[in-house]
Amino acid sequence: MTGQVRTVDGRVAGRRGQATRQKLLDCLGEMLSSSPYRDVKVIDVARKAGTSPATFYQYFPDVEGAVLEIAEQMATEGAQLTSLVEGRTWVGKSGWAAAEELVEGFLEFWRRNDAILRVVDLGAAEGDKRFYKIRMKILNSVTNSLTESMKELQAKGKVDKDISPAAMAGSLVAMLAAVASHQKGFQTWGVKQAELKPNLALLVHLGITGKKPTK
Amino acid sequence: MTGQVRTVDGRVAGRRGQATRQKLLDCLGEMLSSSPYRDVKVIDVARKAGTSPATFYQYFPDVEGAVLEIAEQMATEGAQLTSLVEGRTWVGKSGWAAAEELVEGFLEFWRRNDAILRVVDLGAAEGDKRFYKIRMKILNSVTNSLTESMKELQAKGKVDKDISPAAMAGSLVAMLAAVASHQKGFQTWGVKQAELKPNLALLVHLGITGKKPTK
DNA sequence: TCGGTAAGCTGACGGCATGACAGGACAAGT
DNA sequence: ACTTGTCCTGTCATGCCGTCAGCTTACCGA
Repeated sequence: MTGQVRTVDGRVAGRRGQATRQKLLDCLGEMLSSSPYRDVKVIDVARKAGTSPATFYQYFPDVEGAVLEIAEQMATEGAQLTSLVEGRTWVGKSGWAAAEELVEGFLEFWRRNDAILRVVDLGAAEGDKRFYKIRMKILNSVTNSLTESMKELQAKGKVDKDISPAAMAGSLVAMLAAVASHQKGFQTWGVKQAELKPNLALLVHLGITGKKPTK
Repeated sequence: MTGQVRTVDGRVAGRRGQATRQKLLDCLGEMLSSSPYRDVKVIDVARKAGTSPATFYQYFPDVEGAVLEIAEQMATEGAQLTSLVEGRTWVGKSGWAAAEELVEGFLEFWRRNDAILRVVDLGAAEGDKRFYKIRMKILNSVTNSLTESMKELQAKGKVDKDISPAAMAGSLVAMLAAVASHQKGFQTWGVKQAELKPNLALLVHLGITGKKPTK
């Protein structure tokens, strides 16, 4: 799909070039963690990477372009989130376990990539299709799996027919994403991680099966 | 609380001053709706308001400062969201109606203020306490009411004791906020508003009462 | 070993936004 | 008309943006 990495002016990047490019991406990632998105300047990223702004513009059209690149990499990793749902059963004790592990895995992924995910979220909310697509790519891996699980349950008559699996799955995943990006916020407030997770798991279980879990 | 509106250099603003100040805020609000946060420049806001950048800096330290001002105004309005929960009963048919109206009202508020809320969300996620406080101010009005409702239900033995009302209410509100800010996203995808809302209401009802609603 | 060629990097530059200031325009009271 | 305090803007130094020409470095075939 990607074919070859190319510079803005069309040259193909060699070993050294790819290294600098990656270094710029890494530094940008760090900057995003430590300072507000609005204040991240090309010159700072370049300085941090021990190179010049001109070099940055050789590989990326602008900051946004570079962020998209990082996000793309992350989205590829994120596809493995599917494993949190696929092949799971949602009945009995293992159903509760599935919910718990889904919450745990999701929050963990978000925590690890919070800086970039913030920006992706913003871009998507602003209506930028490229960011929206990336967000979808990540969330879809979970949403689709969940939707499938729910359809199966519906087919077996275990879940009301008038529920839209897609809407329900989408809402649940959106909730997980939202709580994840404001984890620190919850802490600063009264709510502790320890009591947050089980409640999320409960909501997930309730949403998918319509029933209280048997713990 | 606010006392008097003051310029950056300490003067008190008179009638005319307050008017230009407000005009700048309005224009900034419009700009935020039409272009990415990162690209909103002081000079554009000033031009749009028919004034000069210097005037802008007389009233606000920077773009962020002005955004905070708008957000503060919005948060004050937003406090009335409490009415969506307070004095509601969560049993029987009126319980379902309460859930539906909460969802409806919340989404509507978010849709009306999406541009600023995006930025507030970003600021909060980046750890800026000022933005976080504003976000709290809005969400708390709903969260606290919900928490109270749940505590009452718990006291009556209608809800499991091992649930943390605060965590549950917080999660539900976070979900509403998240879905609201990606409403367009859901639409672009397959999910329609019409099927989204009932599902959200269902989740809210399930979360608060632990039971399926009687419609 | 030695060019030749393409990749890789940077200094320098015009352009624009930022943020500060001092001074001019304006409204209101005397 | 004159004074006073509010309000706005022209101007300027500073710093980042984004581009280009040109220099250095690595690779490769003869």
